[in-house]
Amino acid sequence: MSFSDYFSGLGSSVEIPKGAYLFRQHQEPASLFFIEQGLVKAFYETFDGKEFIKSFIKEGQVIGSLQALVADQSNSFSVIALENCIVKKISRSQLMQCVDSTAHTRGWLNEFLLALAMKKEQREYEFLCLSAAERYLLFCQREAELVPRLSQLDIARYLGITPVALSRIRRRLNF
Amino acid sequence: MSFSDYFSGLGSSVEIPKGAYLFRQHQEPASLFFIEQGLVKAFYETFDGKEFIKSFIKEGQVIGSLQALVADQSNSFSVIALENCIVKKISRSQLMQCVDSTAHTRGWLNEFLLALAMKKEQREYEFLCLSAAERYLLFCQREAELVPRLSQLDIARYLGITPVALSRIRRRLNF
DNA sequence: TGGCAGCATTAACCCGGGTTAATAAATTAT
DNA sequence: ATAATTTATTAACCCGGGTTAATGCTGCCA
Repeated sequence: MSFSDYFSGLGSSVEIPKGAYLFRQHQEPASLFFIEQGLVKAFYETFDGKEFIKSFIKEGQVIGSLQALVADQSNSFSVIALENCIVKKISRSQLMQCVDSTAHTRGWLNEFLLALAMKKEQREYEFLCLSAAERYLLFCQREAELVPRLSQLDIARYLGITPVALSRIRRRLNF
Repeated sequence: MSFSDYFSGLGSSVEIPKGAYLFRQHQEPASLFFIEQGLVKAFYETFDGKEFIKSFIKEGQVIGSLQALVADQSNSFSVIALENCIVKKISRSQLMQCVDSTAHTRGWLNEFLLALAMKKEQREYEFLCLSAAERYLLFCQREAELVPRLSQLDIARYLGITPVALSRIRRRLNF
């Protein structure tokens, strides 16, 4: 069952232009965002302006800071639109109301947490066991549809390397 | 609320000697283990005998393969006792019965998944944003109690580096 | 159309970690 | 207590990735 089935009544759709923030690390209160159209990136920003990309979220998927939503803290990372997007925003209080009042939503939350935990376990595996080149190849095959929508710079920052290193890897694999 | 409160009636306690497997990658059917006493490590084993440690689990904590439990597949990693242990084993079917029949257990599962997702997000952050030396320092302070119970080899394999590299890092930080 | 800004590639140089191997220290077994 | 095994350290050498900077390339805007 998809997100929109669970939360169809909630929130309103907003347009977010390419390059704009959905929310920013340590700022706004927590919200959940459903991406109806477009593509965004979730990333950590360091004091000196470096970016480390956690994940890419595209149409049909959901993004929000777990720590922020659960513990009612500020967001632990930022989210920015990589394309012009249409998103639906659900505030923490709206979400909590749903979770408390409907078994459906609780079920959805369970599924969401399970999927998230498994995705992060997979990423742990990749950082722990694979080289940068292997991670890149795996990314290209698993996210084939995404690759042409991304810059090398962002792919590199997702893999945990610099764009220079990614360019070298691509040459070695003769792209 | 602790694990033993939820599942006190289930399973029976077993002794596992140091060095023995609780379960092995791609083998046994899925189970959940509650560590009553002792310390175990969860790790991926490669065909050529290398180990990559996912996590250490000590007394009071729970370990089991999510993919195995949820999708009823074989385990995706191995778990071995680092000390003599006493553990309680709950089979997949026992767990599923509980989850279906009692709201308490469903609540516990939710908490467990949430904690797991957040822990893995934290680890993602560390691999993405921190150097090996920084990861080591963070590990030492956050898991101070564990450090003296572990070998350098296993700490290194948890950090994603070789014991040689860890030794060099320790020297740089003059330990 | 020309000029400018951003992105990808390449080169040069440095450094951290991998690998192998030797040594030393600490456990365990006999 | 001694031998045998495991664990930690150190050295030497190599390689991959970081850093900086130069060069193209593309697209955009004035």
